[in-house]
Amino acid sequence: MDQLKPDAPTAVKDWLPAAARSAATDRTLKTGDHLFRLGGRTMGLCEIIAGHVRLTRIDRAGREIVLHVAGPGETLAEASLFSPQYHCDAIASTDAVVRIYPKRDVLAAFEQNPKSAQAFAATLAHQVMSLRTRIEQRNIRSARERVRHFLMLNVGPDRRTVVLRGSLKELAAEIGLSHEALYRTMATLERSGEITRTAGKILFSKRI
Amino acid sequence: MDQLKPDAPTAVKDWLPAAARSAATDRTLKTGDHLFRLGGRTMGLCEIIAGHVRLTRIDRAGREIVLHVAGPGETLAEASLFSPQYHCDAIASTDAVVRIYPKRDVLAAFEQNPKSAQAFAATLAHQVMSLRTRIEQRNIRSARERVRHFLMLNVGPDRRTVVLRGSLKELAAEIGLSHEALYRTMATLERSGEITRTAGKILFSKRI
DNA sequence: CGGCGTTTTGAGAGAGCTCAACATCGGTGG
DNA sequence: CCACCGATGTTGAGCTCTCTCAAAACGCCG
Repeated sequence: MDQLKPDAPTAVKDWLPAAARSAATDRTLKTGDHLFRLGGRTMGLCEIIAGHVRLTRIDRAGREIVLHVAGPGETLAEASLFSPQYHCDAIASTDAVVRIYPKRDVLAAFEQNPKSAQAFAATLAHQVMSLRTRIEQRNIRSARERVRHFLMLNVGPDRRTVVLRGSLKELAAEIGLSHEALYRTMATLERSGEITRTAGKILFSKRI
Repeated sequence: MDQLKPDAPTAVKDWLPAAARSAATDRTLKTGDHLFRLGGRTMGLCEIIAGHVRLTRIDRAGREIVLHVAGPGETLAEASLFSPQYHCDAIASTDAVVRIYPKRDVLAAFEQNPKSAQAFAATLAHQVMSLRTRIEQRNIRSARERVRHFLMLNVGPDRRTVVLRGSLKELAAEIGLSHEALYRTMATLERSGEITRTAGKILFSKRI
């Protein structure tokens, strides 16, 4: 999902001491299963290993409000580490595997190893930066400008190449466009000579 | 700005030990002044005391991309605590006063006091949650549904009342609508009997 | 009273969404 | 080997919705 900050240290193994990592347990979910429920006792830090899990709340009318959809590599409900109860539901949107690092062990790691607490904070700070970037991206109405904005934020060190992860359809969802609009915009940019497309990559005609 | 998690412990004084707080210095900015620049050496944690400061990047075409606008009580560029250089520009959008807690003192507080590091992480975790919620909100195209989504996420404990901070115009910017569209949508919701409006408050006709 | 910003309402146009049809590609099974 | 199927990719056409520009009512403060 998060393609905006490839340099951000978001992987759990990058900051959580081995002692806490070894205490983790994996849990397998089928589509529609609850990982946890509103009001339930918080378990710890959840890392998605496979599949997708959504965070939701249910209003009185019975409608589901989606707060977030997390995919592989992402952590879920980081704030629950500091709260005794969950503030929303977590439901598997697909079959999924989730790794749970018990709260006790994670917090103990923070106590004993200030560096790990700092690393966790640094990870979150990067996430905040990345999320803000994405919110601003959504303020751009024009599909062309939004795609340009995305591409420019994701060029590689050569300042010309953007490596795409996953399908264009997934990218469309990530940047908040219908897939048709994205296809059309890509085609327009290519026709105008601004970019060229090869399998899984996009190349700017000029360095940006 | 951030109205989604009113219960979040965001105030600096709530988590930063007095020792680090006493090391702070205030800085006064006039509209258009730079608080810091891309590539500049990071100073520390910035808290907005008054006015507004925006974080921006400049693309190769010379256009300014706004990442975030921070107002009184908010902190700025938290990630810069863990980086030697700034990754964007900070410019005063209005006359402003900013309190700067030197990086050295803040990090020392984290080392000596694991609780404060945890509290900082908790603050950031809340921000992450709040920002993700806002991103999901932006996925809703319909103005009516987007406003409903916002209102339902912000009802008070009585499940009926939403207390507004600031003007409707500011709210429009926060949820990504033109102010005209927001006014119209509010008027429609009120005419349909779904809500009633009083000064600074919105009341749902039924509990949600 | 005279600005200034917010709140409202109106009208028009543009842009993306939706529905729809079709192409393409990889995998599956007869 | 080929027919079939599902998912991704692509293009077309119409329509709805919000944005934008405009203008006016309202409230606040010097």
